[in-house]
Amino acid sequence: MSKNVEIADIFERIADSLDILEENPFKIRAYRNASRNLRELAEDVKDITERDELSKIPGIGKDLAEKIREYIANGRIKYYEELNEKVPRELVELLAIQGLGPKMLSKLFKELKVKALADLEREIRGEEILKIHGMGKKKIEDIKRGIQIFKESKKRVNLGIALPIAEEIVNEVNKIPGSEKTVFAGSLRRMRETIGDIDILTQSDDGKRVIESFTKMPFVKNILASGDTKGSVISRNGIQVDLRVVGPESYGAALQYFTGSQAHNVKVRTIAVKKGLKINEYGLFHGDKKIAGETEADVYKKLGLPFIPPEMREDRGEIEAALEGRLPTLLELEDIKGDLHVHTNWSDGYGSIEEMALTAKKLGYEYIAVTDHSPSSRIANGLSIERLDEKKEELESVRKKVKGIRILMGSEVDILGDGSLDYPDSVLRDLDVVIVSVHSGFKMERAKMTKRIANALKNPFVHILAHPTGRLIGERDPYDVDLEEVFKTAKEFGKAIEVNSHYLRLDLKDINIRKAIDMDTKLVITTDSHHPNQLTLMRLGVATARRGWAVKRDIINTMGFKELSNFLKIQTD
DNA sequence: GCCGTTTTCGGCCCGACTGTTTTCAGTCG
Repeated sequence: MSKNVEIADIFERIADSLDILEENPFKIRAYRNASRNLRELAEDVKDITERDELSKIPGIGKDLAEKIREYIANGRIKYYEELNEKVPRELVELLAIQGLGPKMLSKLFKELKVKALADLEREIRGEEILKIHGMGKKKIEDIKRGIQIFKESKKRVNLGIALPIAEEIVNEVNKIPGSEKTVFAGSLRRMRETIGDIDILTQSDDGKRVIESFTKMPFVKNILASGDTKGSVISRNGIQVDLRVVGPESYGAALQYFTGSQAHNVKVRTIAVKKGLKINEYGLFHGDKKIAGETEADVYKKLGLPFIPPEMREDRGEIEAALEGRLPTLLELEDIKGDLHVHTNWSDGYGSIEEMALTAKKLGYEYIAVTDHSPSSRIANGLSIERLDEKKEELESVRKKVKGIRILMGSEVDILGDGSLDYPDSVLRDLDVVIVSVHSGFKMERAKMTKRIANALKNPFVHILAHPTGRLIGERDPYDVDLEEVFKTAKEFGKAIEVNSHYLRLDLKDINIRKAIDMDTKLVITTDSHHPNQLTLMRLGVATARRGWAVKRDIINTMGFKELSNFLKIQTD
């Protein structure tokens, strides 16, 4: 785990402890804010410390910079350890229980000596707990249910899992009579790589009825709340789904508000306040007079801002860019002209070359590259040189049969431990597309891994580095590699870095995409499909690239075939 | 604890829902 994440976690836990101690809320926010900014930093905080530039990180001032230096130097923060003496760590972790907040936890701690989950479970079965001010029978039931969900460890869900589920629910909600313009908002609309819950917004004049119908839908397991404008349920697959209903006059303001992020909205509201305006989910107001609310674009416009794409709304400088008129025109899914990383049944894929090509053609692509594994990937049925030749023959015959799309012969070639490649140059030179990637030796130390990858990128026949960090979201950490060095090498040798669209990978991720773009390194968005159905995962990669502020010219597979063949150095007829 | 073409001190976003209240606090997003 990187130092950035370690320190971000500590700051988050300090904020939680201070919350229970009922400290100054703005101090608490300062810690949370600093935590978020550290977590989103593409650069290693250790390097920033060494350059003595910590206060350049937003939200890091004199005090927090000192705490970061302390952690880098000693591996510990004294202030944090002192807090842990005052508030037990295990108690703070109970904040994750839904319905149980800092105030109640503080009372449970002070009055009933609750220090951990076991204490809490004992107390909610007893009578003493009812003596606590604000505690009643229903509240206890609430906490019991919260503990249940807590124990099932409600994990964040991968974007690619949540998206189709949300789309289906949106569809169903839109069928409720009187309900229209149903969409999802929240982190899903911002296309974060994982989402905590599904936020849905719909337009109706009869909120109560819509919410009622919503809570009775077949996918609902538990109802958490049900009011006139807001309903909240747990779905059968364990995901929390929130529905909000507003009238047409507020639809845009509500969509803006519920899309977030929270940090983005705080900044938007601060702009409103400075202009003597007030903004909430019902509209933008000047005194009592509503001056915007029907559309999101209008809300931004009346604040003196252009429309900011949802994927950018993370308070990562987009508001400042918008104010200064330098908001980039982001890449669109329609800009993508082809897929350069797909597998077929020649290695570990489930579709034939022909099936993959036909599906790509249906998507309107100009080209597709079939890039099966090299021999070292034995589990993935990697191709020997002989089988590679046989595949080439099949590909030639498919080319004759399937017209209207260019089918490129490629391979995803293993980068071996020493940085050499799994096929000799004599084989690589005949391939249209050569992708290289790491599939073994993940534990290698940073300098060695960096050299290993950089070495592969220097090979003249290589075009693309695939899934550059090897992470699997929620399953495997990225290997340790100096991405800046990798980007530098890629730029110098004219290679493209992959944005892998599979929802388990999304590798590069948003902040690293932005770093690569800042360094003027070319990117390619691919699906790494192992089945024809997976070719549509491209939208996840594009969304992730948009979160990294990518524009069309940053991405090589937005090029038409002619231009692309120059990049790949393919001889065309 | 951070931050600053309205401030180096005094600000720091806003509302719904619920349960326990007797006019509101706590939690959530």
